[in-house]
Amino acid sequence: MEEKKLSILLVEDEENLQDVLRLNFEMEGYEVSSAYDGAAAMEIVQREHFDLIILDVMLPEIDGITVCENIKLSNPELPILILSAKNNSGDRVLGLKKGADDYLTKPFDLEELLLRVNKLIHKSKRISSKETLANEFVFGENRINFKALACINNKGKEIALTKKEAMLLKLLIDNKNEVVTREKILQAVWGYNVYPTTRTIDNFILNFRKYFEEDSRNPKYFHSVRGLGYKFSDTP
Amino acid sequence: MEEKKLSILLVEDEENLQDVLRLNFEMEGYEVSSAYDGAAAMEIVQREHFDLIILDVMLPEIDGITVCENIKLSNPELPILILSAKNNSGDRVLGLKKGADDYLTKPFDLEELLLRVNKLIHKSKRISSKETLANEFVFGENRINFKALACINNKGKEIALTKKEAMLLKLLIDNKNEVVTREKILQAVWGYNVYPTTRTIDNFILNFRKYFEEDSRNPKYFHSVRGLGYKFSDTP
DNA sequence: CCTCAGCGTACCGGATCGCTAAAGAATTTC
DNA sequence: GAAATTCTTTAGCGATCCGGTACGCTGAGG
Repeated sequence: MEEKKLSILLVEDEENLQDVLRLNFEMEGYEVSSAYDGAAAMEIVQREHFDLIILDVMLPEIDGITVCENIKLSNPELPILILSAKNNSGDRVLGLKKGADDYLTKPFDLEELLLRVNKLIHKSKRISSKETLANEFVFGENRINFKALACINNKGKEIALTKKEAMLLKLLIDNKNEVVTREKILQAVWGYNVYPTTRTIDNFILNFRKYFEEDSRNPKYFHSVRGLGYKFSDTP
Repeated sequence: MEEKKLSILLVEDEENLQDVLRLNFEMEGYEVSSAYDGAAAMEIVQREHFDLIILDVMLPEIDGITVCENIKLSNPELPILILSAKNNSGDRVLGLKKGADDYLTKPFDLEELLLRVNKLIHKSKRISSKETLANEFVFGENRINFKALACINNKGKEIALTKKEAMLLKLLIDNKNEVVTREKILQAVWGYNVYPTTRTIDNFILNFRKYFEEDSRNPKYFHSVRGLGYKFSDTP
């Protein structure tokens, strides 16, 4: 599987520092997006997925702490590292209280920043799948063999899965009984982290329902969750 | 929810600081064990389980960095926070490289230390299990599964939650027994610049009461707080 | 007694989804 | 390497279903 780059949002108004940091993170193999003020940061966070945010405290208009607080409200899992010029601990405490996951004061050692970023980003990236390792999965009258990319559906008919179909199916089954958002799907199967409106996913679901559901109008297994994504239910 | 105390190993040779820190961590509800040199630390770690280690760099015999490196070999998941008198960044970098999860230089602000400790300890705990992340929350006769956006209410009826409903519900439950202001709700659920008429929130609360309350006129769980917002009460 | 916050029903608009058809890529076959 | 086949994406449109708004009612607080 092709490696999916981890993405960082860099919120820093000083262009010089922006460039330096961007360069370094890109050399480390991260995908870097930039924002130059708080409002822009909060907006882009709503639209795109990031694995980490680096946030300067001193920003025009809205200060970094406020931005941090705001982002954490809607994305509590998203790690945030705050950069600050002030070296007073009261400020650091405030930052950490408002939800920051780490705090570094300028001037900082570049290597230290890289280390802390690596730590934060990989800590939250420890997710494993389980179920489909045994490359055969059965639900209802359907049997799916992920190794062979083949399955036998409820009518006893044999169906050959395509690569993408298999990936999506596996994703849904790995997260069975949980809603998988469209964003997650696009990230996992398509490798995007910008989300255009697209009907593509629907088409795949459509196929799954044709393959595996008795009544594709009233799905028992492949549920839509309006505004979010889809859910595979094992046990109706 | 009978929680077991989280345990900290405090490795520090200076008795004065030992006492101060021990006192503070115990007040925070942690179980504190002490070690006064590196060898003792490494030994006790083999025998007992800890949720976090606080490690002074300057130790008799074996220095803290080496101890850290050693412990991480056998317990890679165990979070370690290093304390150091030196404020040179090369030293910090070395510590982080050798596996430390955080690094603080003396003199440090006590509150900052407590905050960082809390963060570290709960970050690692959250992966295994946390209230609403462990995707099932129960109150009264109601069971809510946040990953599936589904719940079973007191009448045994199954209810599918919508996206917004789930977001608001999670917000309230995350802040259970605290008043959540309308402001906060709007920020968290509707985003920082999209404010609908405030009446909208009421409608959602209304639904929750229909779903989960026995008598929606006399709510046990979803309380209005006049002029402020709403409060979810776990224990009526 | 008046006001304002919250409750509850009803309704409407538009975002989102389902599904067909067809174009565009990718892969295989000859 | 062209043709054929299969796979994936895009386009489009009707149907659906939130969820936001309107409006009247109730009741607490002053």
